[in-house]
Amino acid sequence: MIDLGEDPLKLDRQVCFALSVASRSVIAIYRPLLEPYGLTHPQYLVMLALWERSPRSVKDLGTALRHDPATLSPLLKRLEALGYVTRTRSRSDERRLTVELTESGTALRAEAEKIPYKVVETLGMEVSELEALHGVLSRVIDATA
Amino acid sequence: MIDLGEDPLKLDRQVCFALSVASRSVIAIYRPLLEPYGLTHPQYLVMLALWERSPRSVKDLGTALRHDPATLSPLLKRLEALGYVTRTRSRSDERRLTVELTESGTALRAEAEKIPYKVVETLGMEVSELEALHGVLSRVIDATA
DNA sequence: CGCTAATACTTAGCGTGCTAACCATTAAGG
DNA sequence: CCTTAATGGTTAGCACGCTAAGTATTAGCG
Repeated sequence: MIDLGEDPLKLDRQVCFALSVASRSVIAIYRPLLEPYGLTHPQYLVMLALWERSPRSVKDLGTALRHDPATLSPLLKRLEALGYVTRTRSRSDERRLTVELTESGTALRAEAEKIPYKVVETLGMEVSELEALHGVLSRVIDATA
Repeated sequence: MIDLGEDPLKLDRQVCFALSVASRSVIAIYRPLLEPYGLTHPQYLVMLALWERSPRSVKDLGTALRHDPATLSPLLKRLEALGYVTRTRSRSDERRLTVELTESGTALRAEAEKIPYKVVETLGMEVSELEALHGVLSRVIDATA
């Protein structure tokens, strides 16, 4: 049987608590870096996905980002309002929405290149340790998939 | 200078992305376990804090949980509506709000004892690996404090 | 004392993130 | 074909989580 030691409800031992605090804290590092472009962190992640491939459908983005279409739908409208993205129905299948980078959205990539370096610098942790963290997180994600 | 290898904007390499996905995924494990008690995961974390010490002020809870009072204020009202907590102004300092477990809130602890075991079991990861994860997350949290 | 600053909490507004219900379009089976 | 099921998005409703602004109480200082 699993042994969690004594007081398994102690707040400071909860991985779920550490996960949510760490997630919020790291996103907070991005906030001032993204603010000049009018982007939130979830929107930034969508841009990362689109910089890898554009156009993409909502469903495809949802799979890549692990999000419901219900979360992405309004978010994509905001990206469209910002001028980074266009939303058009696919000709071949009218159910599909084609999300495509605009010129402005494509150009933003050059600016964004600096962001990861600034984040790692602000964090002040070794890249090797962050890679190890990424590895364990991937195992958690796989375990919950 | 920091070296992040080629394509530092690749989605699958982003620690921030892995963090938010892992955080959401783990919280999703708690959802069905907390649903019988009407609790959300953030509310559960508040209960953990109160099971360690009750009564506590909003500020004190905010420090422990790394939350603004603005986030806790409505959340505590919902815990009060659920009958797990009372909210009363402190006699000695009328600005302070005294948050205290009710009988029902105290009793809930016995039920909650099972939750961590169920979560670890569902995750299917070694406790040692989760402890390692907790360690790295704590370093991230310290780095952003 | 009396005025100002600090403190503790509340409220409003916005953007997620989730569930559930819904709509339009396409695919599939009889 | 033509009905029915599946698919891809959208909308509504709720609970965070954050910023900014507001209120009430207490502390501090001349």
